Amino acid sequence: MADSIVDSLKAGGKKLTKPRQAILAILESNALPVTAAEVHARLKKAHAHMDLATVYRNLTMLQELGLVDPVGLREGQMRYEVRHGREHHHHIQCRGCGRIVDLMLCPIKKLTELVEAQTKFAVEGHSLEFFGWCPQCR
Amino acid sequence: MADSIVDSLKAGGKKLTKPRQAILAILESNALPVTAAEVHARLKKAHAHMDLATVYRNLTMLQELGLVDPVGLREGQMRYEVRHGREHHHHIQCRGCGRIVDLMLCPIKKLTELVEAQTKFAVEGHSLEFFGWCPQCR
DNA sequence: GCGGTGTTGCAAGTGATTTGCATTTAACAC
DNA sequence: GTGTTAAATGCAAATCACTTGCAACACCGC
Repeated sequence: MADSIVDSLKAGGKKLTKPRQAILAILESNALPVTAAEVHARLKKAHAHMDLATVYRNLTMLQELGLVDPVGLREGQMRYEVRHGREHHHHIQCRGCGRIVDLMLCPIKKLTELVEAQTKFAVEGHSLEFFGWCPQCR
Repeated sequence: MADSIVDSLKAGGKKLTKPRQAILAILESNALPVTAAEVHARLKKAHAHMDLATVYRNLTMLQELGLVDPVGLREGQMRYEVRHGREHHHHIQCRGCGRIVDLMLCPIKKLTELVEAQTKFAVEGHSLEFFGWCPQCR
């Protein structure tokens, strides 16, 4: 596991329990954002079964520490992905099969100033997702 | 109610029932995206009480017809707004008070080609939301 | 090894959204 | 108008994602 993650946990007064390590291992092994249920299922497959509530509690906590990013794709459930070692990016999801693909681009940085000028808000984050049809489904 | 809405309903084989008209009236009177529960509450205030399930069924159907757009702000519930007579736009929400403000801008049109080239997907839609702190809360 | 605090498992609880079904109602033809 | 029929509604129950209370447990620093 990445040192930066261990350090952040320690700095946040969090312990490095066995279930937590297993969750982080799953998250780090996944390139794409996963749901709590998916993490839970993959943990079970990896013989690291734990309660679903533990998965949820950890995902929430990791998000608060800024170690994972939430990804909302209007699926009725949240997805999460580790931040460590990954560039800021977005996603596109196929409306046919649900497949998710990373988009290594972000047009937002340039826009923040404009949004702040228009709204007087202090912009702190954004979400951007694309929807469409993948080559197999269209 | 706008003719274009009536026409779309008819074209979709949908009836113009009294509950449905009341829902559309509420939606058209709201500048900002609303939740099903909010629609339900405002209907009650307007002496047009109906079952919450009816509100959900109508919002889903109106979305399928393309008459309303879903807006997901990671609140654990969906919001909806009528499309008729409104320009394509996005939103910013305050992390303090939850206030939502329209953003009459969209950097995505120019990006669609790039996304399609990178992914081979046919892009059909996108969601873009900003989060931050409003003048009162920051 | 001990103590204290953060964690976990389990079971129960929430809150949003959906569904089955019997009853009603708009829409359209006669 | 009246009848016909497909769509829509109300009501109750169900589902699904997620959260919470609490007692037992496991890290971590000393």
